[in-house]
Amino acid sequence: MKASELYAPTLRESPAEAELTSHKLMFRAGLIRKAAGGIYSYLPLGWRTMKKIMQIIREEMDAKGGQEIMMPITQPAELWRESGRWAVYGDEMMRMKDRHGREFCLGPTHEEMITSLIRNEVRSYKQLPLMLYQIQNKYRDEIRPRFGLMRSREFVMKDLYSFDKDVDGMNVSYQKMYDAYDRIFTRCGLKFRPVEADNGAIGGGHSHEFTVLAPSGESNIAYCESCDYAASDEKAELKVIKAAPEEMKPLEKVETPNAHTIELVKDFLNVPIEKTIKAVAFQDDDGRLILAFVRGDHEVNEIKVLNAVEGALHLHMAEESAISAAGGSAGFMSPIGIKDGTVIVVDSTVMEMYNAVAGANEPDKHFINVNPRRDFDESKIIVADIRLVREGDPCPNCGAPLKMTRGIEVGQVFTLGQKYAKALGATFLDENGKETVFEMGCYGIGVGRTMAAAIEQNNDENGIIWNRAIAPFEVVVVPINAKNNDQLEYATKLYEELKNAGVDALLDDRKERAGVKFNDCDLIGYPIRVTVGPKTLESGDVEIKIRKSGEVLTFKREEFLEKICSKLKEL
RNA sequence: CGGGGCAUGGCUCAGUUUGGCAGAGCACCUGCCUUGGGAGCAGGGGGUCGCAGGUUCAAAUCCUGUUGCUCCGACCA
Repeated sequence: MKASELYAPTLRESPAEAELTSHKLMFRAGLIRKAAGGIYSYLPLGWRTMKKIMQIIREEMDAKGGQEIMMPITQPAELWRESGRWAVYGDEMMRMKDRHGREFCLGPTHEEMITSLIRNEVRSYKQLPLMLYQIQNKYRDEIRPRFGLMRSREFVMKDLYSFDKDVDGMNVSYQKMYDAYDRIFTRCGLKFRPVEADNGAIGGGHSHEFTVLAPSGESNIAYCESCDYAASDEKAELKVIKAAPEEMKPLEKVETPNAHTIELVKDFLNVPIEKTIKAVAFQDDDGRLILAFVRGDHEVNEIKVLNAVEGALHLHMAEESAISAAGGSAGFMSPIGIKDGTVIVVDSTVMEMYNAVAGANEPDKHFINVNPRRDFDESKIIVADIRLVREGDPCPNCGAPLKMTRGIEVGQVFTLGQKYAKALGATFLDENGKETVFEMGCYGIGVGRTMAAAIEQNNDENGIIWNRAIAPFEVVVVPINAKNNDQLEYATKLYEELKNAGVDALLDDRKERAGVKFNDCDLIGYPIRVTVGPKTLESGDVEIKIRKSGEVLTFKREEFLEKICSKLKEL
């Protein structure tokens, strides 16, 4: 490919709306262009990288027995009604109607589609296990698309679905995918970590998110340096902290004027924050009031609360009116004396506190000497781990202090169990001729997000630094002055030798000044640049520059091919 | 959804307060010159100032409405 014919519009400046480094660089290097909020076109360079990532994914999926298929983007509403998700998915689903008024959506995911695809075809355990995957556009009407390809509304995703005859089989499939993901992201040159994740409303089974470590990432990860534990903050388990036992003093109600925050309460009563109990009020979609209690210095993990409460699908902050209707008072709540019918979730650590301070369910009053074991009616409360992890909390595995970091979730593997197969009536006959529901798993990778994450992790002030495996081109050959025929000829020769050796090379034959070309090369981030100028022409040597390290190397003409190829392997 | 901000040539923005010829830099085209890190000179093309109404002799500028984008918060791959 000649750069003079390549459509790669680079920019000196980036549009005002791009804030993330990767977004700016993708824009400036001519990888993508925006069509609408969260919707992008991929230009040749960007698409080349996308294709390379997809190829790596394909190879690893196929190696594990995956078979590629293609399913429709447009999906009929009936399918989603069958699984119950037409209503559940909410505003995030892009919906539309055809001319007859029939309802469709643009697929946000394909569990329903694939389950319906196989349910009438796969009839016997002999056809299992089965792993089918596709790489395709998906649609989610994000509340707030941002960061370019990181959080977009239309995005390319690989998703594989596994079908097994039993849980053991499903776990084998899960492990295969886990291993494949490990290989995929390693091959892409990413620094990542598989972290234990919450599998949300789907429940049961296990789930890991493959997270690229980057400070700009949107997810918080707790990890342990002494063992290999890593979990998203939503998931990270926490052990009960037992306070030193004390003699239980009598419960007492005291005046705490205007002390509606924990800070004010602890100062007013002059108690350590570890001896206070904090309340956070939620409501679910049915309007049920859900009160969550944690120790004053802890934060509530909303996901854990959601998982602890049976039947709740979403939580939002409670309305003031709902709190007073339950006999509570915002800022002064406790499980003691709240009306029945209120869902009360108490963090396990709270149950181990002695003589603590909690709200008295009336304005400007708190209880002191609250002893949850004695004062809470345990038949009416849910006790669970509902606190949010923070740096320094003990690792649930080995007890060492946990570290926190941020990451970009590029893939997720999880077991679905029978949820969708059951809802859609997908069954087969097992060895005993018994009708059995499939055990499923699903495994996604955000392709565009992976590209963005790679850039986010590998760049400098001059531009992108691609890993060789996913670079749009591996090597660029630059004649400094393309109007000089000797240089152009020499460069073309080197370029052709590289091509013939199977190297993905680009010839920058543009009639631009050297500075312009060099800056473009750095911005786009080709791993190796071969520079052809008067110096090399005279010496007959070949000069290369490594993008990542900036080092300039000179090779003898006859050994340059071999040297470049071995250099490439290191990149 | 709540709260801010923005919308002027391909990009970054000035001009709006106080109404009076639509501007700059970069990019683009032509020519000269130049070619080891975004050169220089000369000439040139391109904008119904987001859209729709209104006020006015006159609107990018003032008023009303509307759409899009964007940032912060509550949500998610």
